[in-house]
Amino acid sequence: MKQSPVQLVYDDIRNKIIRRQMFPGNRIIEEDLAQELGTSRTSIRSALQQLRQDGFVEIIPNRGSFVVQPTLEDIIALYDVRLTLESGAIKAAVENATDDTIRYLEHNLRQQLELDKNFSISAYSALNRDFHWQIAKASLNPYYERFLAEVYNKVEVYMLFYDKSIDNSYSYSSHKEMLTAICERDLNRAEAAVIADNEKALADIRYSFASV
Amino acid sequence: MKQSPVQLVYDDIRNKIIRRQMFPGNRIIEEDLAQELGTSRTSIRSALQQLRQDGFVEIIPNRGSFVVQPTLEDIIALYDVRLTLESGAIKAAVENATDDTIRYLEHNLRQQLELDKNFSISAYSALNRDFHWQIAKASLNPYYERFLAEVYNKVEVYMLFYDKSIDNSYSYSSHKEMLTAICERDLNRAEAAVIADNEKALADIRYSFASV
DNA sequence: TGAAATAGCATTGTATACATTATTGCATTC
DNA sequence: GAATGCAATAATGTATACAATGCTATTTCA
Repeated sequence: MKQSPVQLVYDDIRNKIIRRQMFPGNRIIEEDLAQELGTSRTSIRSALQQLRQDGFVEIIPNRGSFVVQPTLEDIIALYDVRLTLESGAIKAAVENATDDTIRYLEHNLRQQLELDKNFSISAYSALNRDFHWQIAKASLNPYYERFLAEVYNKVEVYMLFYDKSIDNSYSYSSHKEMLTAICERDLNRAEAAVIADNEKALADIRYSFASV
Repeated sequence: MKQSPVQLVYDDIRNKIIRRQMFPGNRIIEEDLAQELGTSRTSIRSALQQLRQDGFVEIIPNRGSFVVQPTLEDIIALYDVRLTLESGAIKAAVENATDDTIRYLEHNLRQQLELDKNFSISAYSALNRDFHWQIAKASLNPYYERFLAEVYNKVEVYMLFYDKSIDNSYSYSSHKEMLTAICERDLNRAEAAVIADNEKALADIRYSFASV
């Protein structure tokens, strides 16, 4: 099963951003990419629109497409929305989480502990992302999923840019607390854990930004 | 200043939906629309992508584009997210609202009262929408604006479909309460008003749905 | 008669060609 | 010498042409 050209372009750009082959602010020239990937500009443009929706690029009419370059202001705004959305999502997850979800989250947490032994930032980051993502899905509400996806993506690009391995600071305890709250169907405890997690993350970012 | 073809297409489809010339579930055939509007399919497809992002249409790959047709389940999920987002937005608004914003909201409320005399559903609906929209903007957080826009649009399409003039049931009192809370910079009071407003709206929808 | 295969058609996906817009650099003028 | 206007170029926006896909109706075989 071979993927469509636009999917190929989408993956290519996304990977380049995540692997730091493209940087925030970089302009994406349609014709060049089309040549490189052996597709037409039509597919490039279509992929760029999706990448915009998912928070990876910004398109300025008649000017061009650029890898998003969130400012500290943006990140603060994003974390505000992220806290809001995660609070809502975890409430829904507390009500709707199935045994499967819980097992999955437990598995994820065990892996996070394993990482203590031979630490890898990218591996930890993937687990962290996956944990949050799974909770969004457990809400059984597609809109939490979609909106949080955009928020996570934008934040991730910012992280890569500042490369301070922020957000990789241990959030194990707050994650564990979130899982416990879900298991015990405790709304308040779940929300408190989300708040703690977000406050820690944002504090780390502010600190990291101040030290640049 | 003449608008671009894709903007023309966007407006055309949006208007047709809102004026009930197109209905939820209706398929949109690119070639037909291109003929009708005297543009190319390229512009149609571009507009359709934006309409999807804004919550008006659904695109199924290789199958076609359709006017969104939210189910009751969707609406319940949407109102969950709406409550979450509006709570976050009004907290930010309480902190950031300027005198201009407050004056604008007061003006809007006065107009809502005026409407008592000669009532018009569409006029009231516009005011209602505008009030909520203004609060989203007052958050000074572009992500609240964007996400709420999609939620409002989808809900609006649903309303038009069921045509029960729901959500037009008086929300004046909760709106007034929201404004007061913003003026007094009272976070808890603001959030309570938002909760009341959403609960009333959702209750009306459930009632209306039951009576179909 | 019914179900599966197939051929034709309608529609979407992709590529190429043309039009418009923005930017850059140079020349001209004050 | 600096600023403004213009021309050339490079990139994006739009239209058209071609390819692939999915749907439907008809035919064929059990």
